[in-house]
Amino acid sequence: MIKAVVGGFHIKVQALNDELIEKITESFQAYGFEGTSLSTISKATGLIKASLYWRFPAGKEEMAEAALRSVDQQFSHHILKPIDEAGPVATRLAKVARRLREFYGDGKRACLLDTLTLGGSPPAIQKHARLTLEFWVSQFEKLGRESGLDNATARLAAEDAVAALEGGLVLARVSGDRDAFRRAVESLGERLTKAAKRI
Amino acid sequence: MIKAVVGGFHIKVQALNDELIEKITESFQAYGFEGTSLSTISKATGLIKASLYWRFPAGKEEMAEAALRSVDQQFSHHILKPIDEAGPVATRLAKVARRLREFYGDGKRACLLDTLTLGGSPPAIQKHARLTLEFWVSQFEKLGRESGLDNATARLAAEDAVAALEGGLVLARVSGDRDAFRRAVESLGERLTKAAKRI
DNA sequence: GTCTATACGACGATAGAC
DNA sequence: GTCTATCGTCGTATAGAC
Repeated sequence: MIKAVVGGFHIKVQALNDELIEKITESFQAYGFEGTSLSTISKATGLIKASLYWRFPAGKEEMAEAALRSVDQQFSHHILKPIDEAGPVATRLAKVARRLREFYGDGKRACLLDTLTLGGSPPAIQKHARLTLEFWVSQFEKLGRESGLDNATARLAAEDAVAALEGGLVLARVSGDRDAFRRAVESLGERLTKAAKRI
Repeated sequence: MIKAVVGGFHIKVQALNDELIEKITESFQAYGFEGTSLSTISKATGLIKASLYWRFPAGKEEMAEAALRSVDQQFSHHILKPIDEAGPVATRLAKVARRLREFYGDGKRACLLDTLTLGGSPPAIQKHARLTLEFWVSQFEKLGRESGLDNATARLAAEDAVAALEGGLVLARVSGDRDAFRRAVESLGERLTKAAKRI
């Protein structure tokens, strides 16, 4: 817990930092980089613009970076974590699928990789998104190889699986019907495991 | 060709209207609705803002509508047209695939359904995008049924195919590697025809 | 750390000359 | 139909009180 002394008072800060970044992430997921204004974030977080600049001196770009970093953390330490754990492939895959569904609010929330990579986003953000995508694909790839796919096939299967999820999210957003995303999640095993390729 | 008489001069107009709308479409594909400013369009078209307002009195929203209408036309009268023509399913499917690849610049260009449906786009635009998507899916669905899929399966296959394309475009944009989109195009037949489902 | 207040450029949009 | 010029609003960003 970080504190600051101002006019003789100790003001508690931080602590709710995770909530703050969660709200910022939601804003960028919904509106993209250009579509998210500081007043958007201000309303979402309850902090006035000047307060946001105190926490993120570099402004909006730093806030978007923070959102991406936060998502990176969630993917590596929670959502995709089961891939690096012990147990049957099918079990771990089911865990990952469930967590992906939760993270994307069952298809209600968009993916930052999509919304933060339109033209107009700072190059550094686009580069970060590219690395995040690469990590995601490589983790799926690992799962594919474990289930018996050869290296090349595992890579293609992993990209296909991520594309299915991204496409499912786009369809869910455009059509308002989240089933497209749900099916993409349910098809994960089919796309990533050798069993499916043999049918 | 529409003309206007101004100060004794006849000024040629229109004629290049298609080019104008093409430039506007490219802007919205690249930057989305909020990310596309009138100066963006001004630079892309060579027309000053006031001139754009003469052609689109309702402003940016009307320009986005025009872009969507233009894409609707291209899809129904060209890209997806082979679906309603005569000949073997495989032949028509190959034509559609080729035209999709061309339209999306081999994966370099994003889809308006994606870029125009982020939060911040006017509700009318989002509604239009939804109808455009529905038309696209229903045409793919028709092809699926023709190749022997039952109604329910054809619908799911059609949504899966469109999702694969949208996801492929997202991956291509984020990673900079257009192969993800190319594979989505090449997998169209596999996703839409009964033959593939039997393997 | 959060606030009020403000600078200043970019934005969408109009009026009016030619 | 296209231009110059301009309006009011909203954008990002800072300064400084508490």
